[in-house]
Amino acid sequence: METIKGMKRTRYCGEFRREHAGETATVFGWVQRQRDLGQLIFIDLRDRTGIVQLAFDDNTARDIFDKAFTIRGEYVLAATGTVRVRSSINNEIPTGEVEIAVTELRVLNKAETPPFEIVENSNTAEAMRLKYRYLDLRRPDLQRNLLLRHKIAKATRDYFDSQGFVELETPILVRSTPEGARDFLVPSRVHKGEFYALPQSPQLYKQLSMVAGFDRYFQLARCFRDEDLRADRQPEFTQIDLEMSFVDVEDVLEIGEGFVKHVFKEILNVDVPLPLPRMTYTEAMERFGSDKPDTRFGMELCDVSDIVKECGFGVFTSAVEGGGSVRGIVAKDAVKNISRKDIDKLTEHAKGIGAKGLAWVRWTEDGISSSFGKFLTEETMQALLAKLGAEQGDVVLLVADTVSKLVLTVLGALRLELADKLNVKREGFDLLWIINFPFFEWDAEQNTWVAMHHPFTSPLDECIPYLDSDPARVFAKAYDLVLNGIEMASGSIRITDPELQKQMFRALGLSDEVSYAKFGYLTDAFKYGAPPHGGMALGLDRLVMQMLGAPTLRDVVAYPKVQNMTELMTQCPSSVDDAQLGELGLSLLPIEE
RNA sequence: GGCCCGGUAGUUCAGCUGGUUAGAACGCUAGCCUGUCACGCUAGAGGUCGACGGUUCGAGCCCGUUCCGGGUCGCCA
Repeated sequence: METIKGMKRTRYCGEFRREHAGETATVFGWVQRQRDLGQLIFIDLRDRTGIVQLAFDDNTARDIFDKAFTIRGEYVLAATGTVRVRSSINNEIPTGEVEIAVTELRVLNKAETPPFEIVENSNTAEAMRLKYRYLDLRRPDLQRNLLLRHKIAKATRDYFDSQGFVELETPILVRSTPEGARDFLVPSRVHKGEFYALPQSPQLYKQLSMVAGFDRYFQLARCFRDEDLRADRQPEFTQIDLEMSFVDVEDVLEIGEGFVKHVFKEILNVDVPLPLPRMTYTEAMERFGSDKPDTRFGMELCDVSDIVKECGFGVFTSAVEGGGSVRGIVAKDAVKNISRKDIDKLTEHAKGIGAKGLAWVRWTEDGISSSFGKFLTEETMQALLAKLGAEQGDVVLLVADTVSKLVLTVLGALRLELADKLNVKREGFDLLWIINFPFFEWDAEQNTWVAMHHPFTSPLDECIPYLDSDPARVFAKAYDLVLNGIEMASGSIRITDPELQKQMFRALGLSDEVSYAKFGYLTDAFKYGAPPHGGMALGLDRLVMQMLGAPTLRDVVAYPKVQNMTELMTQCPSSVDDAQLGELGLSLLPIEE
């Protein structure tokens, strides 16, 4: 092994071009490949910018040539030499017109053969790549992803700074608030038996910062939720978190979409037309069966309750009579792609989400076949198909239930499933706001209304009279930003009226004592002059994922965790010894089987 | 916690109806090679078929359990 003493990099590997011919260059990097042609050796040297070719031939000093012969993949090299135009040009890479005729070569470190090849578009199983993440991250695709992530983070800071926002760091060790997601807990050594929690979001701190008069706050905030993972969900993630004083919904949306426009222009040179479309929650559910609709394709939901309420098919009639509805979607020109067998699969899928079943119509050249036609008159069937806008060649799926919300969500899920199956084109960036979320959600299990958001979310002004009398009629100053059918951001205007806040807690079944015990430090703060304020939080990881078109969050997070919440490289979580537990005043119960 | 998919050389995969010594490509090692750039040619090494148990004369293949990885539902106010 040799040192870099006396050597200084003149250029990164990927930067060499024809105009550099003649200069003396020093480069550092990893060996992508060594090609030994006998009297001629080439080494591709790689750093984060790309690859440059090192050349060794009969003009190379004997000892250097012999050293080049021993070089293997992923060795760490330093090389000095003269840049020259190649005698055979490689048009495949940016540096392909030149090479470095090496006059000094040092092996800064050797490397074992890596468990997989360091190449773009690796086929290697992700678990293997994650175990050796430091090798995986050498690959150009991940280097690019994380470089872009850095640029997005920088563009974020630039934008919010330009709009007068102040970045504040909020604590990572915070008070546990059992509402919402499960907390990660950290035991306290000094206060044995007590725990910190890791923040699910800096929510309360940013509101307190408004009381403190910072006026506009933002932070690239690490957040932690002890819940199961998904392709687009990690237990720790980064939020672009912001809060503004003296604002209403309009002001926050304006900043939010200004940010989106800025970052898409800066990073992708994509122009996002403003203002972004807005859709109420109610409309989104009625039309797309989702509060995060992908509006890049049609297949919208259609309410056919009126037509089938007296049709004679018990499933339909009882659903309508029970206060629910019958709705359907039409897959245009899909009979050739969707067989009876496929419908059976879709039915299973629908049942998995909670539907009792799936009614269907396939309108082929041979006529109409359906799962329920025998119960309907010809006229009713025709009226039904007309209302749906179905024609020959189409497949219709219908869902009925006494709970309309279920009908909507099931069809919303089927709509996406069908779009995948039919390869419906979904290109570009589909951005919109979903506004006016319901305030409360009926929890059937606990038989009570629960807050759909955190309890500091302000109701719409005109809904305040119904807070106690008719919770279903109360909508919130809450909004989501949706990108390509994914929830990108979520926010609200907060309550600053202490009386209204108390009313909210009561409406949620929290006594004054309980709510004060839990959130007293916030409500106390609000006694000392809380400005009207609101904000939002935008998922940085998801934003990067969408801007890159990455299939999973793991491709835009440097060191992600896998589905069982472990990290394959460091093997955490891990057990700790009894002494460490003892210091925290903890001992472990036997693990139940 | 439920459901679905996967696990065979270092890597990516093939392996027929259960039947001889489990194959290929890439990678690796060695030799040859003066313009390669996914260099080429020749030779070679490399396997507890995830693990355990069962069925069978015989299991990579069938059955059960389990571990690991992925997707999804629940969950994520």
